[in-house]
Amino acid sequence: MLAGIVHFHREEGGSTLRSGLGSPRRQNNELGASASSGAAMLTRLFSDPSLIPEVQKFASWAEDCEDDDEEDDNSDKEDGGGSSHCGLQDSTHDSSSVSGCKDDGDLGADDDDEEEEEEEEGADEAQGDRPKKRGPKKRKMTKARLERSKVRRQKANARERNRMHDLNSALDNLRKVVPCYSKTQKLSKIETLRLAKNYIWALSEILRSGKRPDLVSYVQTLCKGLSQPTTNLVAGCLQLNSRNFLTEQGPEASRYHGPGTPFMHPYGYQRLPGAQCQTSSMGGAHPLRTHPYCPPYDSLYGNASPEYNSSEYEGPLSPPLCINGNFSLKQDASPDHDKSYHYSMHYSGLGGSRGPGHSLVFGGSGVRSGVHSENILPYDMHLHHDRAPMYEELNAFFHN
DNA sequence: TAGGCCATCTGGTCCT
DNA sequence: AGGACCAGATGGCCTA
Repeated sequence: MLAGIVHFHREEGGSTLRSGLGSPRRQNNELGASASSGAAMLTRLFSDPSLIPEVQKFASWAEDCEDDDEEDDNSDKEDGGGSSHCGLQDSTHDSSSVSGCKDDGDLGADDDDEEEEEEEEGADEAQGDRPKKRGPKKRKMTKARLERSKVRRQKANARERNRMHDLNSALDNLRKVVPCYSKTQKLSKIETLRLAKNYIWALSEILRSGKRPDLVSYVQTLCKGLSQPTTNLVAGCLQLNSRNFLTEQGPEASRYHGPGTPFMHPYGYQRLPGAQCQTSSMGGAHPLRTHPYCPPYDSLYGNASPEYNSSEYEGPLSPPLCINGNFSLKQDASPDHDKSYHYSMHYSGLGGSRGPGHSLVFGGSGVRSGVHSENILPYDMHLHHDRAPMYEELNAFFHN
């Protein structure tokens, strides 16, 4: 019951109160004015005869929200119910709005102490028949308490803002590591999450099966559940191109990746306006050179070492695959290489070489990636293991 | 202009 | 009491 009333209050009076704030970006010092408009709305609300029953219920608890300027023996009253809301209500409603919470419907009255006192008494009488509520007696809402409550609310707002900013920062980082990233065409939050989920799933499938993904199914997996615009964007990023697909099966692949190279990613990427991590596109740029939008390893990790240290892996993520990034799954000469796979994921970008790039290592010691071809296709994978037979099989698979 | 997306405020709930 | 988290509500901005 009370919840319904409160909900009603929030939808009507409460929302209007917030609308009084205008843009949420306005400063909190407009709270006073907004509270006044909230009071006006409450006045209108409570004057509506059809709402009187609800208003009366509402007033039964709202009366505890009274400011304690008056010398009334308000402190002796028992809570009429639902008083738990009053403290917070008071934090946003000024005393005038609260004074409107009367069961006589005269809600447009000024915040007159005498009038309030009179109405308080009336409310007290109305409560006379009710059983006294148990529990701790509600404290008086003194001005000091009101002030503290307002300050608390403002601090909570600031924390909430910071929290959302952190969340958005995390989302931005996530945007950078999903296959399609454009500064000018940012994925929405929900699309970012969906694409990230699909991407993880796709990579998991690659790891699980150890096979090169089917081109179409790979794209379908990435775009599963995405909106049409996002699907178009991802498709554009991936630039499904059968020519690249076939070309990379050719001798260049082995030339660039050596005998240990299992296969290269078949999907090229098309440059988008403002897109990050543009492909070097055979331009002679080092594949690990990052695009201006793609911070190099150094800047990403604040460390010149390209080694990936899981214990230090807290900084901004580098995309294992961005719009034209590389996904390297490379063979490694490390003594540990037979224990685990080593997946190195690199950017490729415009411009010259800028260091070794970074790598992500799964399950093994971080081993520096070998030199990648400047002519590398944007999405290559190197297996840590000696899996040449499998790669041949995979290559054959893609020729099917 | 409608709809999508976003930032912000707000109150409720849970936990410390 | 206060912080974290959440969901609802709202208004602004942008785009088709």
